[in-house]
Amino acid sequence: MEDYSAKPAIENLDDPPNSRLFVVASRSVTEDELRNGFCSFGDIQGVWVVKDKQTKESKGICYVKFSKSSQACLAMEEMHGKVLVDGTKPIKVFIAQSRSSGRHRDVEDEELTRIFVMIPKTFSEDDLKDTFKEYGDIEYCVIIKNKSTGESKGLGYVRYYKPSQAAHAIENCDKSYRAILAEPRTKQSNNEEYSGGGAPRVEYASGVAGGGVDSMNQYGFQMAPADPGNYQVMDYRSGEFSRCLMVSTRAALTQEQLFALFDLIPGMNYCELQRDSYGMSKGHALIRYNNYGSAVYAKEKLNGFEFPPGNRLQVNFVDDGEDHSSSVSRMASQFVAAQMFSTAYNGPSSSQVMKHPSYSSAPQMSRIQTNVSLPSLKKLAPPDSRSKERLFVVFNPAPLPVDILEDVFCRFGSLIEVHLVPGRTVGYMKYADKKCADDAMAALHGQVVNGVKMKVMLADPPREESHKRARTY
DNA sequence: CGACGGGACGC
DNA sequence: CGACGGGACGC
Repeated sequence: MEDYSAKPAIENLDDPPNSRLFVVASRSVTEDELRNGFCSFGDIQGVWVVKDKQTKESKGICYVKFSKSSQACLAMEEMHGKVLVDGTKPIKVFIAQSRSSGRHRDVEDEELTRIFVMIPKTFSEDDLKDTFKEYGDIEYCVIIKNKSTGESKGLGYVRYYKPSQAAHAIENCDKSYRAILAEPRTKQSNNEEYSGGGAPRVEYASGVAGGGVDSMNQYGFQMAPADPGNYQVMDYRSGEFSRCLMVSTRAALTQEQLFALFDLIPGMNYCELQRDSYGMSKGHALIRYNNYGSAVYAKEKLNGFEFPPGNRLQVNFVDDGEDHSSSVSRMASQFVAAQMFSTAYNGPSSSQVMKHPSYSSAPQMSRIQTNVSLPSLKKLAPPDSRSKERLFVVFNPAPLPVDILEDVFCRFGSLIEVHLVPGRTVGYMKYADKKCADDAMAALHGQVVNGVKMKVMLADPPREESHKRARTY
């Protein structure tokens, strides 16, 4: 572009792919005006107005290069049809064709809104949607299945409404999904499946990112982001609360797992899995706290919580045979709930202990529950550090959330990143320093954290990068 | 005792 | 309709 000092090779003009805009504007529009009009959408790497070789007059076509495809797409979505300079014609904005592809058709939204991903075979289309909705409004999700058996092939398509959303997903989703733009279907089929096929997409959906607000939508005990409104919604005057909770679970959970989970809230003094006469779990457990606020809070946080992932716990109050409608107990429960909530809400995002300075009778609540004596928190090594050692970790029964794992595994120093294998119960811990990895392994192998047992081993070296297809986004 | 990769839609 | 310039690091 116009920055000669960093002149990109021709083949880099579209690196990353779809990060360059083709703009049709009035011949009077200057590069500065373009830069001004587009700079709010991202990092502009270059602006170029194409001019006639001889006369040096603008031909009314321009290129704007962004550093990311999502920025270019957003700029396109927002600026197409806008008047850039008063009194000039509205501009047209498209993703530029890559310079090597000798095409002469506009790049259509159809080609920019559907991504192709690799997913665990256990994923349902709803799982797929849940995973990718954080990047934008999804029109539909499809999983490729064996036509006779109906079993998933571990591949899926996600159609977004906007190119910027698909780009956002490709840029930000976990690398293991290997998200790329889907090649358009070979023929334009005439059927009306998904209502996307034939008709050109004219207008984008109006809503902002699909606001499915499940505060518990990913497994992991998410303390921080809970919606403050939840607390006002709770009706403390109804008398519909107590210190006792009944947990119902369809999946077989051990008493230890339930204990670890509900003991995250301070004040638990009883946890018993109900068994039948053969000692088999009946799928119910009784929990009791020593105060109303903890029980209220536990129900609020853990009802609907998925543990293990895919198994929603149901948590309800059960009668503890006490009169808790008095103003004293009401105030007490409100007080504790508010205390705990504000601590959780304002508290350190990845720290080990939550202190309750003005409520001394509450034990300290840790989001990490383990017998291991953990060193203090350490900083993560920069993401671009060279990995010197990788640990392979097997979780039982289910993987711990990434933020918890970071919290635990960082404490031995030089942790670069935590990587969970989607759909499996295993993960990798990348360390920049071999000794740190060895220390972590020695301290954590065979240990239990938040009710999850871990095997911590040295990872086999990754298989050599073979003939990998270039990503086409 | 678990493992990273890989890849395409009934025309 | 509306598709691809100008000019040089440092061996």
